[in-house]
Amino acid sequence: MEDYLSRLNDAQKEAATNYQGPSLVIAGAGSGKTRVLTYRIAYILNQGVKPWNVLALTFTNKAATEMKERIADMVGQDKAKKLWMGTFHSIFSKILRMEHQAIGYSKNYTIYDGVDSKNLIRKIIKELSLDEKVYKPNQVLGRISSAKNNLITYQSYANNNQLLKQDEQSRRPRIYEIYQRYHARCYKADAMDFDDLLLNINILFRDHPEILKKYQQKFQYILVDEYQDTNFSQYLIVKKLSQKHRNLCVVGDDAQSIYSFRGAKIENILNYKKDYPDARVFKLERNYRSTQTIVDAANSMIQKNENQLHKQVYSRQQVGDKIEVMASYTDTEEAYGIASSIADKVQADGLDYKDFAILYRTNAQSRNFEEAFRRYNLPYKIYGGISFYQRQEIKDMLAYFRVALNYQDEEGLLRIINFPARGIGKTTVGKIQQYSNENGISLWQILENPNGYPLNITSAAEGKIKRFTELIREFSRLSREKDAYQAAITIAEKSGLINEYKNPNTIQEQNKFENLQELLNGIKDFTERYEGEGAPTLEDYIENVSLMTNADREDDEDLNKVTIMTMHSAKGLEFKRVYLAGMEEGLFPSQMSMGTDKELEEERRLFYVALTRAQEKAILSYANNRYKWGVSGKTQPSRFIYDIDPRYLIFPETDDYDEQDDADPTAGHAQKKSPGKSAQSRPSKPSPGMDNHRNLTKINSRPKAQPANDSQTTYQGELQVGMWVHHDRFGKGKVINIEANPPNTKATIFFSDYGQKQLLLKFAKLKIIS
DNA sequence: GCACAAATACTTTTT
DNA sequence: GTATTTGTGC
Repeated sequence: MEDYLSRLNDAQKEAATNYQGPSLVIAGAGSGKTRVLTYRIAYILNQGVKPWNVLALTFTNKAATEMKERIADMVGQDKAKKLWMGTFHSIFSKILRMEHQAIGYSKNYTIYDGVDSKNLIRKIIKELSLDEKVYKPNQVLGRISSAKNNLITYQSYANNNQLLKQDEQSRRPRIYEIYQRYHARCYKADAMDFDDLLLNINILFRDHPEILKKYQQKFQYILVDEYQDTNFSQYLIVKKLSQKHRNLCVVGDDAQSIYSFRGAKIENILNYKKDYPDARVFKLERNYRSTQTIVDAANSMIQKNENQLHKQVYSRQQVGDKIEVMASYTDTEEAYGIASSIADKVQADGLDYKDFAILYRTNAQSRNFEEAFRRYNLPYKIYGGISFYQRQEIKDMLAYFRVALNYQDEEGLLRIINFPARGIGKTTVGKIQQYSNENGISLWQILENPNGYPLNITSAAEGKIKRFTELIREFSRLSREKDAYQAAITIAEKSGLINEYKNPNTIQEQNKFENLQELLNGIKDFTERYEGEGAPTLEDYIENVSLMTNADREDDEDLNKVTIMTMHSAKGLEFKRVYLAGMEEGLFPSQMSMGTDKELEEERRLFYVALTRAQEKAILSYANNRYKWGVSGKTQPSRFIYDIDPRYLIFPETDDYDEQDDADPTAGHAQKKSPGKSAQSRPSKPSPGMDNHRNLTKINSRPKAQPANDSQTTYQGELQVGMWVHHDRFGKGKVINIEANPPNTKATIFFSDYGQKQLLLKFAKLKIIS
């Protein structure tokens, strides 16, 4: 039992075994943080502490699951299962369901995700007849979210002069009103958003000391992972809960705090000692992941940040290769260059595809890589983008489940009331909604008895509403009587949702059908996995899935694939070779973060996180030209490249660099790279800005296929009437039907993709727009 | 009420 | 360049 401790170094062992009282574990990148946490928990359990008296909070579900598995290996499945381990959101939503009566929600309250919240905000902005361009839903929501994360309720917002003044200055004085309405609507819908989960726990503990006391007594040992990413709301929950036993262990790395845009307060970790002057501090400074070069380079760069706790991370691994700087002429070439470089290295260095990762700042950059990897036929997996659970068809399906469990869930209800179409159109829904808002009666209440209210809707509509409510009530019955899978599959069929996509006309529809199948399979797995503990219901499934993200979805395919993802989602992962793409000013650091030093420091920490993902070798890549909003623009290499001590870097050969160039002294030689160099072993590509017309070939008939994707391209100039095939720079063909040829006009051409593997054929019509 | 066409907003990261 | 929302005609 004790022998696992021998697998820890001295610092790790100290941190794992000194389990009493407040502790702060500063864990540098790759220093075995997770290992310490799991061993510490195992150690606590081995002291005879009951697993249900231990609360361990993580940042992602994935981290929690992984840790649970590792602990199960050490102390056994039975004990591990009974630990209170999970994300803040999942643990506290569970507690809120148990204590629901104290805060006036039902046990089955709905959790609104970001999309639901945004839809509701947009609706409220419209109802108040405010300008959506001034009151941007995203920004308004961000404002409300950050208020909630700082425990400012809608009541206190209206009394907070500072906030009101800020809103006044940004000419959005009515945000407090939106907040107030948003809260009212959520409450009426028996729904909480992500931030509410934490806010309401704080309210619960504030207003019900006896409940707080219960949990204070229960959670004798509290551990928090990624403490640098906690917000004020989370900070306070943890502080209150740990007050009695004071066994609070927080683990984190201030240098890896990258979520302040979401309300994370790096101060929480920086100031931990102020709250607990007697806290023991453990520093894990030995990096087991990366070569000395990578660790030293990362240190040399992060030193430019002023705000940090002192620590010296070091590596005893090999010195390793220097970090390569790679320049490409365009963003497309960058993607092809990286793809072919990976293909080469797999051959030359005997590596697997899964040893490689490409990390970038924004999801929008993924497109180029997707194309390059598909073209070269290399295995890859792109993470992020639109979450599986946020896809329209999945949200629709989940909305049926949600409403079956909670009739008051307005966002869910509005999603499905007329989808699949059942003749309850906008006008009817509009009337009901208006009446509901004006009289404080819930949508469902009206739907149940439409002729009990002066709604002025047709009797045909009434009949359809009646059928709809009966359908939902049946689903509700199902959800109570059947297990999750049985209920789900019946709902999928009876709602008509599956049928909607059963005979797909387009690739999108087919994808939707497949996604729904995948969802149902997931529910099947879920149902079978927990069968032993009493058949899980739809309620259990929804609770589980509401807090899921893409990263938590397990993919069954064998994963020998190149990982392509944002730097944010790469946190906690490691790869032998890491390519950081788009190292350009304005992209990374992001344009929006270059305003203040504080923001810039966070970007630099993100760079630190990204760089320290590499075990053997890192490559920093930038392009001299990049498309942005459809136009190619000149770029400058990122300042972050020059934050690294140059002795750890190799710049590309500068065979064609112009000595007289003095445009940017900081840029050095790096940007004067010939375009061909990084592109050796791959098909040559035409230069950018190529004349589109040259790629056009006249044809005589339209191809026989059904359109799948639509896209747009803008052409300038004169084209002859008739049909043309446009070949893009990669040889893909698009068929264009030119119906008019006005001289010197700009025209938008709408393409329809014909989804075929190699040759994409597109059909298009020309529309004159000027 | 629906299908198609036109306009416009979007690109920071996400529990 | 694209996705999404809004507008229009049947």
